[in-house]
Amino acid sequence: MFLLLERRSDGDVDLTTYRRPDPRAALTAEGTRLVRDGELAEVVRATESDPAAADGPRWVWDDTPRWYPRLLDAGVRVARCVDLRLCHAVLRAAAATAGHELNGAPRGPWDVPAAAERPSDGLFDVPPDSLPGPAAEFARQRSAIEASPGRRGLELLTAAESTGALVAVEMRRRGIPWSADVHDRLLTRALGPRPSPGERPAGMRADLDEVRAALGAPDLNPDSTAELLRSLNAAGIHVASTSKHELQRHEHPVIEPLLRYKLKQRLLVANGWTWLDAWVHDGRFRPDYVPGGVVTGRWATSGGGALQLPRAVRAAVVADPGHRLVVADASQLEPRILTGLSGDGAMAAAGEGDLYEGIVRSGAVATRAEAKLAMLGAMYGATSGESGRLVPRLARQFPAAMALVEAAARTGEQGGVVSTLLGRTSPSPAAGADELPPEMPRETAGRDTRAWGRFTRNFVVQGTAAEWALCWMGALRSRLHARWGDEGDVPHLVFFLHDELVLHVPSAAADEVAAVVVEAAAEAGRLLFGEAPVRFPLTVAVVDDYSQAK
DNA sequence: CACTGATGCGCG
DNA sequence: AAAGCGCGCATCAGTG
Repeated sequence: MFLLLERRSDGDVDLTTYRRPDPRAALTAEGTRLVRDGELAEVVRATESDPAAADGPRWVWDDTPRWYPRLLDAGVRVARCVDLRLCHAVLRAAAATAGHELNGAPRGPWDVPAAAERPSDGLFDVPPDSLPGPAAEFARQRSAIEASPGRRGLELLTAAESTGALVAVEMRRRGIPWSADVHDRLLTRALGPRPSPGERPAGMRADLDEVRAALGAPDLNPDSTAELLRSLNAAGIHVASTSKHELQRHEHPVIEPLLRYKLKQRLLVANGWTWLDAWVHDGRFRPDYVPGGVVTGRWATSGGGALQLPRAVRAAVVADPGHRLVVADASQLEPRILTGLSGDGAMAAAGEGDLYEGIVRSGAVATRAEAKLAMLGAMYGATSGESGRLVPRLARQFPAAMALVEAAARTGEQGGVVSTLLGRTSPSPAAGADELPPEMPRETAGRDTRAWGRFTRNFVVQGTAAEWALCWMGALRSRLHARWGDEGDVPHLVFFLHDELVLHVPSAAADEVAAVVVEAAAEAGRLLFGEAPVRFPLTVAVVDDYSQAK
């Protein structure tokens, strides 16, 4: 059963019910009823808990952040939804919808970013307007999916993507438990006490003085790359850039204090007191998650840099008293995804335990470090250096896996598109600039075909890994709900980082939660690869703070 | 003064 | 010191 919500201009809501009269029949709209805005949450709650609705309702709406926060405010959790905006993006680009009107449709009102929360008033307030014609859009999407030869994948992908949208809203509302005290102590230990505005922290001044003295440049501002580069070269240190790697190659009294300074400056600027003031309130860090924000299907975040939390500050992620963090990380996810995609039996065998050790045992390379480097090189398209040198050795031992990424690369080089297991399709290099990820070389269609080949090569693996992660998270979410419900102090997700999940749980439940997380990973593997011989082991840690994991 | 691109570095 | 993918953010420098 699908229940479509459409906001009317008077602020109330039209609720349309869709069912299949019998399992083989087309989905049909059974009728629309008016729900007063003030009664919506109660209607949703009643429907969600109606035992007669055996299959469980799937709420269809234009854009999850426009609906779900207010439902949660009213204490109403939703099990499943269809986020039409996210699904539109997937289906419009999918190769498997070729021939359907949605496929490659001109950009329109559905090709927009998710509604942004307005920071000023309520934390979760969003604009009341809605995207135009959700019922017609829903009909288009259903017909695109049901007519597709890739139907099973697209059904799963759109469901997983939509569940991700629910999780993103739920995680933001829960927030990551964050101890401002621990963070402040950590900054103070590294940089000295918090300075007054406009001042450099005391713990950076000695480094700065040393740098200036060693370069004979008493007024140098090392934060200016141009200025620093001039000073370094004037001091006889011939570098083309001021990056850490290039600096490390030189012997000079300035190098050590300069690297120290840069490290501290980075911490100060990216995750210092200003960040703390801006992003941590009432003991929680609430990043803006952007599901589907990356072309490959990975999530992005906007503001707060949540996906780049440096290890140096993770000790500030502290469980509340009486609680633990369950931190789970999918080990060697992308190579395992490649194993499943390619059906490479030798690689599956190598992945029975630690995959990189298994590659060493296969005889392809001598050390675990080499195995990792070779694997990354294969998935990213390395052609030179240590990594590029090792790739051919991998190819001899794992020909099927290598053939898959090579084929993806060649397709890209020739201007074609590639798709993930479930059907997310790469942008066409011939597409207009507004279709491409911002960092992609614009002139790719004509010139840098090798770079585009590396992109499509990686797209297949990274994108399918993102699908696995969404399925993992979705499976975990429903298992958590089935076991603990959503009332009161129950285990819940607080952070998602591509192949890693963090949950905040009552201490007594921690071990059981850890087991459920593992079951969910196995379920994700089955959803994507059936009974194919590929494993998705996790590293799970039950800890008091995030820095204790791994 | 506002914007844009380049740089460097954090994460997977 | 970039080779080899995907991001976000702060800062600086140059432009309009």
